Order: sequence, then C-alpha cells, then structure tokens
Amino acid sequence: MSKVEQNKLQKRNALLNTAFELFTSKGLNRTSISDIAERAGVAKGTFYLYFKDKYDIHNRLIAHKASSIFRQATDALSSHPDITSVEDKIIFISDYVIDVLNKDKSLLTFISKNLSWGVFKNVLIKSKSETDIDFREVFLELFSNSDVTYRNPEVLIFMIIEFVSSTTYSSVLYGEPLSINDLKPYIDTSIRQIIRGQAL
Amino acid sequence: MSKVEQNKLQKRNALLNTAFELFTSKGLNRTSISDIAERAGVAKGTFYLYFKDKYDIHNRLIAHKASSIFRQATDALSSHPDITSVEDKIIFISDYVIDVLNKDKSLLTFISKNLSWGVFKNVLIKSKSETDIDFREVFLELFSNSDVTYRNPEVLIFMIIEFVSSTTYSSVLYGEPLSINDLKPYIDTSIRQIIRGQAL
Amino acid sequence: MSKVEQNKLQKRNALLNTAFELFTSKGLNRTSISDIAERAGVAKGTFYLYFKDKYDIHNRLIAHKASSIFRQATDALSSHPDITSVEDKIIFISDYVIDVLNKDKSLLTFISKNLSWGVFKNVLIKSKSETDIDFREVFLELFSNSDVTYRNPEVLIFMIIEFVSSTTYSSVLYGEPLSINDLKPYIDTSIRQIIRGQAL
Amino acid sequence: MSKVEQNKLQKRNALLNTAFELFTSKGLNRTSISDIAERAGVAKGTFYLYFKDKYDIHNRLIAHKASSIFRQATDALSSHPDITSVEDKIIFISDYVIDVLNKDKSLLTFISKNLSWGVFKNVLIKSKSETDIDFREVFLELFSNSDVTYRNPEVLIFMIIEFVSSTTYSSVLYGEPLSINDLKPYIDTSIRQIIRGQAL
DNA sequence: TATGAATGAGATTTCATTCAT
DNA sequence: AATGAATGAAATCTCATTCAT
Repeated sequence: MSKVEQNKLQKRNALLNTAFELFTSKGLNRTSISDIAERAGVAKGTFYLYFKDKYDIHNRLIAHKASSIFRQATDALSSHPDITSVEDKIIFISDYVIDVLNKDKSLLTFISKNLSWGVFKNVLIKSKSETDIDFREVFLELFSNSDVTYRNPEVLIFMIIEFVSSTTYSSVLYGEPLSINDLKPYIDTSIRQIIRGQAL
Repeated sequence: MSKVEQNKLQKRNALLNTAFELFTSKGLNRTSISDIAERAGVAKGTFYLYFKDKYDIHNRLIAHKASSIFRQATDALSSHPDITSVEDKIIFISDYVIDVLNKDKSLLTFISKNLSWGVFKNVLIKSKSETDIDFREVFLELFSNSDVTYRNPEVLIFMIIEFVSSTTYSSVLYGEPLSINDLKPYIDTSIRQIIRGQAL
Repeated sequence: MSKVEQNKLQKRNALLNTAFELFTSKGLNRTSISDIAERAGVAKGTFYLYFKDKYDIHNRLIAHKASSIFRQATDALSSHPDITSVEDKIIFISDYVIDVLNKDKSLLTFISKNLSWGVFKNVLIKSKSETDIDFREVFLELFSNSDVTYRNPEVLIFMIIEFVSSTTYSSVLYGEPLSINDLKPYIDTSIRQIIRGQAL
Repeated sequence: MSKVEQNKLQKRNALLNTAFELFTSKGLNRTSISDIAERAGVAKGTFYLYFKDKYDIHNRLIAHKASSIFRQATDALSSHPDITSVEDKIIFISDYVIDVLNKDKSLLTFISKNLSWGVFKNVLIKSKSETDIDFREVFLELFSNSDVTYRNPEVLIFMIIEFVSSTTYSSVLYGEPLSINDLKPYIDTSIRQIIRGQAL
C-alpha cells in the first residue's frame, strides 16, 4: 500500500472511530459532521471526500460493529470443541453477544435499534472492508454439519437475532421486565424452543 | 366540561393527530414543531402550552397508538368465544396485530423501533386518558383463567411482543428474510414454542 | 382602607417583591412577566392591571429601593447626635450606604447601574407611595443648619452620590482596583475633599 | 497578510462597526444578531464565526471605544507641552473626554453604564488588537514624572474616571442637575480636590 | 377585577454543504 | 487531496400582549 493510500485509510479510520464515539455518547441527532471532523483532526470538507453524509457513516458503522461482535463470538466458539450441537452453539453465541452488549451499553444502544436484516444485507454486500464478515454465512455453516435438519436456517437465524437483540435491549437499558441476569434463562429456553420448532 | 376545557381538548387532539400524520409520513427528524402547529391550525407557541417538545408528543403518541392496537385486538378476540387456550388466544392477538401493522406500514415504522417495555410502563402509568389501556393487564388476564400455569407471565408477554414486533418490522418493511405472509407460519410456530417453554 | 383596596395593595406588593427577587437574581433581561406573575401567585393578565410593563415595575423598584436605603441611613444618623458637621454627616451616610450595598451585592447590582439623578427625580415625583421619600430634600436639610455655606448643595449631593455609587460598584463586585475595605479610606477622603471644594 | 486573512479582518470589522451603530442607535436589547449580520452584509451564521454572542461583541466594543477616546485625549495632550502639572494634565484629559462624550451622546450612553474597571482590565489584557491601548498605563505615566507623589495612583485614576463618567452621563443625557457646561466647573474643582486629597 | 389560553413575531443558534484557495 | 470560511435555511423556543370568559 502506497504512503498516500495509507494516509487515506488512516483518515477514514479516524473519522469512523470518532463518529462511533460521538454517536454512542451523544446520539445520531446531536452529532454533527463538524463534531466528527474536528475531533478526528481533519477539515470539515475532508469528511465529504470519504463519506456521503452522516447517515452513510452511521450505516457503515452499524454493520461493522455488529459483524465485529459476531466475529468475536464465533472465534470464541471455535475454542470450545466440546460444544457440538447446533442448539448449544447458538446459545453460546447468543450468551456471548448478550455479555458484550451488557458490558457496553452505548454499543447496545447503537446497534439494537438500528440493526436490521435489511440494513445488514445491503451494507455487508456493498462493504469493501476485508475485515467485515457476512455473519449470516457463518451461522449457516453451523447448520450444515448438524445431524438435525432445519426447515429454513436463514429464517431461524433471523428470528433468533431479532429475539435476542430486542429483549436484551429493554432488559439491559431499562432493567425491564427483569435484569439481564434474571432474564437470560428465559431467553435461553426460548431460543432452544424456537430452534426445536424448526427441526424437521 | 366547560367551553374552555372543550376547546383545549380539541387543540390538544389536533396537535396529536397532526403530529402523528407528520411523524409517520416524514419521520421524527424531518418533522418540525412549526410543521405540526401550522397544519394543526394553531400558533407555534400554542404547541408549547400542551407539550414540552417534539419528543414529548412523540412518546405520548407511541404509547397511545400501541395501546389502541392492542385494544382492537382484544376486542376482536372477545367475539371469538371458540378460542379458549392461552396459546390460541395469543396467536390470535399476534396475528391480528401483524395484520394491522402490515396494512399500515407507516404505523409499523412509527411503533416498532420506538416501542419498549420501559417507555410503555412509564407513559401508560402517567396517562390520564381514559381511552388508553394498560395492555399488560389485559394480557395477564389471559393467563389467569388458564388450565396451564406459566413460569412468569409478564416475562412471557414481554418476550412475545418483542419477538413479534421486531420480526414483523423487518419482514413488512424490507421483505427480509421473507414476506410477511411467508414468515407468519414461522412466527406462529415460534410463539407457541416460546409459550410452551414457560409452561410449568 | 376597604377590603378590596387591601387586596389590591397586597397584589401590587406581591408583584413588586417578586419582581425584585427575580431582577436581582436573574437580571432584567432574563426575567419575564410570566415569571413575575406566576411567582407572585397572580395571573399574567393581572400584571397589566398594576404595571405598564417590565420596565415600569423596574423603574419603580429602583427608586423605591434607593430611597429605602437612604431612609435607613438618615434614620441611623438621627440617633447619632454627636455627629454635627455636614462633612461628618455625609461621611456617616455614605459609609452606611456602602455597608448596606456591600452586604447585599444583588441590591448593589440592581441599583448602581440604574440609579440616576434623572430617573430618581421622575419616579419620586410621580410616586404615589407614602413610604418613599424624596431623599434629595433630606440631604438638602443637612446643609440648611450648617455653619458653612456651600456653593450649590444639590450639585454637591449629586456629585457625591454618583461618586460613591460608581466606585463602590466596581470595588464590591469585582474587587477592583481594591477591596471595599481598602478603598473606603480613599472614598472618605475624596468625599471630604469634594465637599470642601464647594465651601464658600 | 494573505487574501483570506484580509477578508476575515474585513468581515470582523464590518461586524464591529455595524454592531456599534446599532447598539448606539437602538440599544443592546433591541439589537438582534440578525440585524447586525444583515447590515454588515454577511450571513447570520458568519457572525458566530467571529463572536460568541451579542454580549461578546458588546464588551469588545466598549473597551475598544473607551480606549480610543483616551488615546485621542492623550494624543491631544502631547501637543500641549505647556501643561506640566499632574492636576492640569488630568483636567485637560478629563475635559477632552467630556467634550467628546457631549458631542456624541450615543457614544456616551454606550460607554458610561458599561465601562468598569474590571471589564476594562479583562478585555484589554486579552485584546490582541494593536490599536487598543491599556489606558491605565498611560495615566500611570503621568504621575511618574511628577514632583508630587501620590498615595496610590491607580486608585486615584480609578476614582477620577468613575467620577467623571458618572456625573457626565447624567448631565449630558438628562441635563440633570445642570447642563454639562454649567456642571464642568464643579467637576473640575472636584477632580483637583480629589487629586490633592491623595498627595503625600 | 381577574384570569390564563392563545397568539405569532422574532430571537438565538446550528449545521450540512459548497467552493475558492 | 485537503482545507475551512462562508452561507442561509431552518429549527427551537420565548414572551409581551390581547381578549373572551
């Protein structure tokens, strides 16, 4: 990579990191492009050389952060060869994700209300980043080696992700209807039930 | 009610209705208080006599609209005496709600990403409106006459609502991962499974 | 005084007292008529039954408060029969006023930048209040019994008041160029000098 | 100075000049930032690139205008080598300042009630403008070459400035208690007396 | 007399976007 | 490629004043 290319990547990353900090601390509405540029140490005009607008950088970040969490989770899973059933694997990943979001509430706020199957698909397909992964593929792999067959693995994953992220959101941020520690057993049971409901 | 009081109620309702129209058609961000006031036929300052700011009226509307849908659903249920099991009742309500949201996509957008157990609790408790209902109570009633007992009915309802609203959102608005008609059987099966997972 | 008259006086006083509190704590600009009316426990419209606008009540208060301080000072002087010369009397009053203003900085702010010979004259002449006094007359009396004659007693008083209030203002509020305790000897000496300069 | 820098200076000056015109003709309260920007021929937002708010530009102007008057006065004094004593020099400057303020009543209104030792000190020290002078230094120089020594020259100057500006204000603007021409002899006598009171 | 809902002009302030350098 | 001054539309919110009750 040429020096110029490196410099550009550095600027882009500075903008992404700063935007994430500001979005999570102040929210999308109250973060201005000026804020981002200033704190990233570049001129306001420079922002437009890298991103279309605030919403562009916002969408890219959501997909990036979400896929990063799933990558961590699947990486962690790969060092647990004792976990073999699809059910157990998904519960492991789900618990891992819940823990991460519980520890970083601003990340939770950032992702939960913005994450959607549609956004994901779009952004990940368009993404040029080599480090972002298409986490759906990772999940689908889980099912391919299983003894049990499932009706529609993609739909199953979709339902689980929506279920986990929306229940975790309310619990972690508002403690409603239970704290996340008290809620987790209910979530786990429900995930297992949802999975079983799709087993052929 | 005095003439003045009637007038005030009329103004307040005009503001609420107009705000809902604008929020659903243009979104919260692109709706200004000027817009709301102007289209409601009142002066800008009048808005502030009734609501603190845009977010105040927004929150009140979410709770109001959501409780209104549940009221319709439970009303409809009461004219089906043949539906007796808790499972069937919840599926009926859930399907009813999905249909309403599918027919009114702007209502879906408005509610889904904003509805949260915490917001609900606050707003409904504070609400003086006689027409708003605390839908949690309605749900809890469903369980009280059942043969089966459930571990924690409130948590169960919470999980179902989160599950239904988040999966419906993606499906109806983006057709992902399936159209709502194709997805519904999966949702129904999963709801039944979630319920059974909590049966004692 | 009839009951109705008493009630009106009470309202008027409530408005005056509240306005003073707000003017001294928040300043004229940031005090609204709504604020005053609300905290005085009357309706907004009622304010206009008693005062023309914010500036009307403001002017009345300045004159009222200033004359009240001078009344206190001259009352105090009357219990010191040992102070006989014009010079000593004026120094006594001046020191008294400085002490009052030093103890109540908000009163100082309120009066100093607003007090002016012209405002005083106008307001006191128009004032219907029986408790407000025309402090100029009180001062002029000081001179009438003196052995020494002065060129123009009114001008002399004017100069002393302006001198004392403007130097005290800076000293008490900003500690510049000296604290009021350090500055007082300079002020006293200067007052005596100003007086002597007018002796015939 | 680059073209951009020149342009910036021009804009800043346009804002300062316009603000002064409006403050003196309409007063601080009735001058809006919109007014200033519009009449200065810049966009409203541009105002905020140069000044924090209305009060910021106001303070800067007071110090700037006051120091400008003193500069004129001391410049004029320097062409009168026949005036040698401290007393005579101060009277000369004082009379000069009174004349300027008498000829420009809006300047008088602008400065008198806002000028304060504390504000001055702050603004002049912070000021980067090469044309603003710290007039206190100029005054202190007057004393350094004098035969007579004075107790505390800074306090003496402070008292004279406060005395002159506050008495002139009332006289010029309201003609109270005398016209400025009739009052001047009293002021002069008093200044001399104040000075003598501090001679060691 | 007293009220307080309603007004709507207008003030402050922000900020995405452009463009000359 | 990078800058950052300038723009000006637009948003929020305040508040003196009126007037029907």
